[in-house]
Amino acid sequence: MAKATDGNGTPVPQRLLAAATRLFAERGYDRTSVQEIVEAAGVTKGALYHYFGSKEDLLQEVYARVLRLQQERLDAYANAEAPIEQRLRDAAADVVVTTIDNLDDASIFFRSMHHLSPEKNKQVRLERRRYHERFRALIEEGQKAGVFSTATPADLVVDYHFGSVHHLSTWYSPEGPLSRQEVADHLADLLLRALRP
Amino acid sequence: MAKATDGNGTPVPQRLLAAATRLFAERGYDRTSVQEIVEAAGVTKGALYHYFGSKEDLLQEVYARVLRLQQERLDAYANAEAPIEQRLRDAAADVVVTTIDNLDDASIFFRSMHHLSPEKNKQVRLERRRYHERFRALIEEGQKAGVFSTATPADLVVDYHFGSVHHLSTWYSPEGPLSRQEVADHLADLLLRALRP
DNA sequence: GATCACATACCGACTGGTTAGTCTGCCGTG
DNA sequence: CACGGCAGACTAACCAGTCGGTATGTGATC
Repeated sequence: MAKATDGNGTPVPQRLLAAATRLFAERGYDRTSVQEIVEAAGVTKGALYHYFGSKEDLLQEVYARVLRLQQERLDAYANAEAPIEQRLRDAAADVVVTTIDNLDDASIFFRSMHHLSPEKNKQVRLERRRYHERFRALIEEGQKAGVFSTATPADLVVDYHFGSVHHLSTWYSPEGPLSRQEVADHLADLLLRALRP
Repeated sequence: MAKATDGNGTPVPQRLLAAATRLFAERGYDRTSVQEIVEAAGVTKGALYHYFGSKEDLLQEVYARVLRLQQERLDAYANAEAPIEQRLRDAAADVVVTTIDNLDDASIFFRSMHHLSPEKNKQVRLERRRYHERFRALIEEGQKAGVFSTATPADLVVDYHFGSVHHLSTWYSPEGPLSRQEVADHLADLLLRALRP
C-alpha cells in the first residue's frame, strides 16, 4: 500500500486540505477547531501537525491554490490571439465560472483573509495585486485602442467587476435558475456594456 | 449627573456599541474579546451584560442600525419626484457614499454575518432582502419604461452593483486619490452605462 | 536473508492559556 | 431604603499546539 493514504486512496495532506476548506467555508476559520478538521479527514492531530506547521498554514495553502489557479487562467485568456474586447470578455466570464466552481474557496478568501498573520497577509495581497494589475492592463489596452470608454479609471472598473465576483458566494446557488455559464455571460456582458464608448 | 454616562457624556450603551463596531471591524468578531470591548468603552463586563444579552446581541445591533439607515435613504431616493434614470443614479451613488462613511459597519456586515445564530441571521437576511427588492423594483421600472436595457435580469444587475459596494471596504481608503463622492459618481455611472439600451 | 539503524507517518493524552457569561455585592439617587 | 447601574472575581468550557510513543518501511552490513 502506498504511504499516507489510509484506507481511502487520497493522500492525507490533500484530505486535510479538503476538509479544512469545507469547514472553513461552512463555519469560518475561527469557529473551526483543529480537532474537527482532523476528524473530518479521518486522521488525528499528529497527522495534521506532521504535514502542516500550524492551522494558519492550512488557511494559507487554500489561498495559494486558488490564487495560482486563477492567475494561470487569466494569463491564458489575456495573452490569447483575439481582439481585446473578446479577450476581456472571456477573462471576465472565466473568473466567474471558476469562482462558482470553487465557491468554498471564494468565501473563505474574502471572509477570512484578515485572519492571516501580517506577513502571510502581505504575501497574499501581493499575489492578488498581480492579478488585479493584469486585468487592469487589459482594460487600459482597450481604452488606448479606443474601443472602451475612458470615462472611468481602469482601476475602478476592475474593482467594480471583482466586487461582483467576490459577491457571488453570498447569493449564487447551483439550484437557482441560472447556470454558472449564464451568470458568467451576463456579468461579462454588464462589464462590456459599461465600457462601451 | 445623568445616568449611564460616566465622566464621558455619551451614554454607556452607545459607547459600548461604538467600541464594539470599531474592534469588530479591526480584528473580526471572534478575535475581539468581550474584555477588550468593555475596556475600550471604559466600563466592565457588568455594564455590558446589563445592557446587552450577549456578545452576539451587540453584533446584531450593529447590523440593525446600518440596515435601518440604508433602507431609509434608499426609500427617500426611490420615491422622489424625478425621472427613473435620475432616481436610480442617485440611489446607487448614495449607497456608495453612506457605505464609505460607515466602512467599519460595512466590513463587519459582510465578513461576520455568518457568525450570527440561524434565527438572527434569518432576520438580517430578510431585511436585506427588502432592500434588494426595492432596488430591483427601480431597475424594472426603468426597463418597462424602455430607458434601461432588458438584456440582463434586474436581479443580477442589483447583485452586480452591490457586489461593488460590498467590495469597497477591501480597497477604498480616504487617503486614496478619489473622494467618496467621486467613487460614488463613477460607480453609479458604470451602472447606468451598463443599463443603456 | 537476517539483523541493525534510522526515517517517515501517524496516534492521542496532556498543557497552558483564553474566553463568554454569571453572580454577588457596592454605591449613589430618588 | 429600594433599585437601577455597574464593578470585578469567578467558573466551566474550549482549543492550538506539544510530546513521547508506536508501527511500518528502507537501506546497509555481514
